[in-house]
Amino acid sequence: MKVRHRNAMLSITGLNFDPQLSLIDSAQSFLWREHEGRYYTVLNGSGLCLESVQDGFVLHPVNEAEVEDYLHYFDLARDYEGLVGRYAEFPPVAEALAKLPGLRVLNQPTWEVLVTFILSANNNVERIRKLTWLLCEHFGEPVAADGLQLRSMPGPAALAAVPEAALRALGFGYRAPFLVETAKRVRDGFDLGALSELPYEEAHERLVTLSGVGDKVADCVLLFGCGHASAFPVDVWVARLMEAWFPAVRGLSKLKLQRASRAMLGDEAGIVQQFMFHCARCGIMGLGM
DNA sequence: AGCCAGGTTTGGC
DNA sequence: GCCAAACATGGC
Repeated sequence: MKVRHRNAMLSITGLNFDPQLSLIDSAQSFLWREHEGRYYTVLNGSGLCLESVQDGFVLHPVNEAEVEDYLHYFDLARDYEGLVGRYAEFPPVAEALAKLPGLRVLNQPTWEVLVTFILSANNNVERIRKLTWLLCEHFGEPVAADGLQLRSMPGPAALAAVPEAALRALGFGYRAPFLVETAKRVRDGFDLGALSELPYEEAHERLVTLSGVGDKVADCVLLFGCGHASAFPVDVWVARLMEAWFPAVRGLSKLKLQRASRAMLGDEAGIVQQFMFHCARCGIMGLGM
């Protein structure tokens, strides 16, 4: 892999990266959008454009000082090529890994993952994306990116100030009070930054004290927003798939299925979970019924 | 019309 | 600790 930075452009080559899959279709982030073949988002308050090139991608505008942050965001320190080999003892896992060679698990800002996955509860991907967009459109700050007008995700203080009724009127349903209450907790000092430093178990315990955050959403926040690669979110798709492929976990409750899977798949359980999730949801692999 | 979607909360054993 | 029901919304 090769990393070069010049003229506010960060180019990363020598890796397999599928932006449509990683940024949009895999439903780990709901904050990127595609426009005429390029991908746009707001990250840390500034607009960002991503463009695919031959064997990698180019980001702009990027300051020299931000380069390390982006390397982390795209999880570039992890050996994705070697995943298939490391999970060879679990053939269904290795198969899912082999089918999606351009997928990477992003390290997103904790707050953004927390908000979007509170919205994910008992919801579908397209509507999560729509509600996320509404949140930015109505309560975020305008940001220019490569000539496009985008809007940032509102921060904790801004979201805490939104009346629950305003969210209800926009179609957020019963998630409206969860969002506002959690925003107040964060605004008033709940330490999101500590979650990345704490051991998995303790970080998980803290997260589920937030309104609208249960075991599954907590695992999504830990995996996508806190660098806890062992967190193993169990949604309906992953539950079906694990039960189909691993007889040992059949009939377990969601929480026990999560614990058993995490114990079985180890310190990169969450990384491979993302490959399995996308395979199951898009019917790429049969569920072995 | 009824079921489903990257579930959580609440209340009852 | 485990279980059922309620919860908003929109697509099929």
